[in-house]
Amino acid sequence: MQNVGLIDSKEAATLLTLPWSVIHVPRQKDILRIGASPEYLYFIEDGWAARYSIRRDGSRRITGFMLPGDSCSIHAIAREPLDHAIMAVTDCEVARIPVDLVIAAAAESPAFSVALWRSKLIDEATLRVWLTNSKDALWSVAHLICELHARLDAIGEVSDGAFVLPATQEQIGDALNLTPVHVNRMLKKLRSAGLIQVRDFKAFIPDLQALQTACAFSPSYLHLGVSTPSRH
Amino acid sequence: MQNVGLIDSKEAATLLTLPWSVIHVPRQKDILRIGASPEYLYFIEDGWAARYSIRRDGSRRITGFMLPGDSCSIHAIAREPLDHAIMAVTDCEVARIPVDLVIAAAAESPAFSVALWRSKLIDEATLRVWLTNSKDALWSVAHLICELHARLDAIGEVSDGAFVLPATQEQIGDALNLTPVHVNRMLKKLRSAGLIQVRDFKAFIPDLQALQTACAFSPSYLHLGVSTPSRH
DNA sequence: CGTGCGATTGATTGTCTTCAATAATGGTGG
DNA sequence: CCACCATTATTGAAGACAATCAATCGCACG
Repeated sequence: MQNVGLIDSKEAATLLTLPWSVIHVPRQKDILRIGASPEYLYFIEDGWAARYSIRRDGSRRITGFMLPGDSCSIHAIAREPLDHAIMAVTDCEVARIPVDLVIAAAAESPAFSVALWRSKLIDEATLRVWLTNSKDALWSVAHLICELHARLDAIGEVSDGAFVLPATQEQIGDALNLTPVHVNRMLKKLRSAGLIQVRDFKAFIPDLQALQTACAFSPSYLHLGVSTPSRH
Repeated sequence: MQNVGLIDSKEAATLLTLPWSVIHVPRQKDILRIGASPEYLYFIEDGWAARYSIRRDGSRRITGFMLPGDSCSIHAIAREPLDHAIMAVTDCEVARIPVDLVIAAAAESPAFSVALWRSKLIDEATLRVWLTNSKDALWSVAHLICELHARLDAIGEVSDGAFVLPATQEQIGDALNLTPVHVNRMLKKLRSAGLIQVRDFKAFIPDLQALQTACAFSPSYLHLGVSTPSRH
């Protein structure tokens, strides 16, 4: 397990001492179904995943993306069935740790317990930001790209402002409550403005500062800590 | 402290053994400001409060309502500064418990710790439902009324389908990302449809089943457990 | 008795959706 | 190897929904 998404590496080390196994989930398949009561804590090792709910009319709302190092099912600690599903956006390698062991580790180490809390608070803060941002289509697209850029940068997957963006425009729309048609137009507009170039599932941000200013993005809610510099 | 919003009364009892004090916050004033690092866990004793963020353009987004028994600042357990503010929708009585004592109680009692987790998961599930519901103005207004009804019913504040709804139409709009004008029109429409009557800060639902079906409301995400029957 | 807040209604504008058609791409089976 | 198909992206035209602008009303309060 390379990356555990917990800020303090000391707490991450606790996780690494627990036994884990890896499963493979193909693109578009569910990692966890709604209503599941997972016995494991899941971590995305490689690939992208997304939380989503299905509306009565059949449409889908993505409520969060999960990138390598993110955990899916911390809620399992409370032993509640999942109220939403989690799908693989790309082919995924998913590590899993028996939840009992995580609970035991949390009981033993207050610092580890706080790290789990902090992880949940980041999820929650992100949901609030998504709610707050859902006003203007153009800038919410830009803001999402900024968020993904910041998170990918923190795990070293950004190179000179460029990164792989495996989500389809339809999935971006599902995340932002926009039609794929409108996402396409907004991306076109952002490209014309020289802020973001997206093509063939690759994104490039020529001027990060300009983009972040334009869409009022501030990465503080992600609590990424000191990230590895993006250039490599 | 009458009501602590934790499902299992045994865990609630743990809280009740901790020393607490009560502060008064007048309507429209902040209970907690953005960036605050509260030393206390706050509980709404009486009144309504709301979490909110301010956008760059000055507009406000309400990301959740807090009713009597709800806790404001569980996140304080992770000792992170608040990323959003909390305001009093009505005059509020707010109880507070030193956060150190809560942390100590959680360390001692795994069941209490799980109860805190569950509380956070409900907040998170609610945020996801708000995101998912933000598609159709009419039904999102109806859904919000249903949510508030269900939560108020669980604390015995609903009588024969009627309850006090102290939020202004502007605040409802801020919660749903709608203008107050449009909220007004949607409420008018719901009234015409015989689903909800709102007037003078009082709401009445003539046929709960019909309303819940119409807006696809299912209270499960609130984890209210066995509620007190509404008739009294 | 004015003042301010909240609710209500009308008219107009604009954003986003819907419907539709085409193009580009990659994978599959014959 | 290539024809076929599914998926994704792209663009145009029309329509729907919600925002904006603006005015009035009712009411509580000083």
